[in-house]
Amino acid sequence: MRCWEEFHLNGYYNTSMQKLAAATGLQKAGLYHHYPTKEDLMRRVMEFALDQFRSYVLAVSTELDLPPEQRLEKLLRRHKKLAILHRRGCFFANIALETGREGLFNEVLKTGMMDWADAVSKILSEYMPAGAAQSEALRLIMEYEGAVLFYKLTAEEEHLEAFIHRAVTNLKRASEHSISLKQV
Amino acid sequence: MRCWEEFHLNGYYNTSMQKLAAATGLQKAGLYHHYPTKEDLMRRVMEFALDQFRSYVLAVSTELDLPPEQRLEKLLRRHKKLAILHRRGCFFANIALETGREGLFNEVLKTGMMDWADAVSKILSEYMPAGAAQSEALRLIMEYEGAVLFYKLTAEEEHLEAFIHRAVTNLKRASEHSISLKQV
DNA sequence: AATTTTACCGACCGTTCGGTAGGTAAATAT
DNA sequence: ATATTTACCTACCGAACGGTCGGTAAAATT
Repeated sequence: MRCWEEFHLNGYYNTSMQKLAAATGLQKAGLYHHYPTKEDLMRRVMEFALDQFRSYVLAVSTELDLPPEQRLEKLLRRHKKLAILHRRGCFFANIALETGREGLFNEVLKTGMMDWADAVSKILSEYMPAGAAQSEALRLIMEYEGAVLFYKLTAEEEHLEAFIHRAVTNLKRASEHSISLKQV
Repeated sequence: MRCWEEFHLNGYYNTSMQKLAAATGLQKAGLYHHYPTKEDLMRRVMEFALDQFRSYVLAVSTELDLPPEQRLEKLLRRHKKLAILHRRGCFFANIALETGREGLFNEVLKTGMMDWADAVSKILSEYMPAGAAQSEALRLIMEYEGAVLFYKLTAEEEHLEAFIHRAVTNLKRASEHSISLKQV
């Protein structure tokens, strides 16, 4: 959906229905034929974004033919590709911080974040207990979101690249540790 | 400044000059007497916020009577206090993600973030080499900003509290490691 | 073939936006 | 005591906002 790109580029409040209409090739009234309000349209856009996110990024976590380290790296790298596209960062984080206090879209946003955490946790859990994998996944996502923030501020991809490297290295260390445990 | 609170609560685009005027007890034209444009006013507000941030949060890093672990914890806890006030999160991160692409205020925001990293780095450097301290400080801030994002989404302070615990624990571990090195 | 529904348009609604013009009363400078 | 500046007001501007209206042409239903 073209509306997604528009919201992603300019945020919720700084995107008018006129802009959205122009982006879709419709007139404003045409847009209102499909969606009753701007808020409602945004909700649909977010569900669309969530679907895209699931099928393009999170789906990597179930590619069981790859070893966990490579799966994690592939997943993160896909997310990075989205983030550096037009230097937009993470759609969910952007909207979350912009509309965070009123919590207009918090439910969908929470779902997206938790799905993300689950996907990463699934990968990690091959090398560590479920509980540890879950909290480590959450921690990784936090660190990643911070890295995206720095990337948006400085335009240096290095922040993202360094994060991916840290994450994968950590997982490799955990892998060695889990193997050595099994050998005992 | 009351304008700060208003921008912090509602973001840049969702805060009108009318709201700002009402918040300060002035009329809109009265505001325009002091600041030529909304963007200019925001810039002043951000400098004010930066000053506050430096003197209330970052200043903790120079309280040399406290051991590094306690200094770090005190600094982070002060930041947390700001974040949970009205559940607003981190002012700089909010504005950065909202206005990130145009980069309207990126210079000030970058300054704030880098000052922050320097303050944390200063604390860490007592237990590790300068280079390591710097990158670990950056990493900590990234993780913290992500924790704030989750806090804003879920309203669970636990995300922030867990982060502080992780950070302080890590530092203690680094401290023991540095002591054991000195003993060799 | 007649009817209904769908998708869309141009024009317009009241409101709010960022910003300005002109005036006034108090403080300050001379 | 007079002149000037400062701080602030009411009233207003054109543009843009989110959203609605009546209408139309094509598609789908009957």
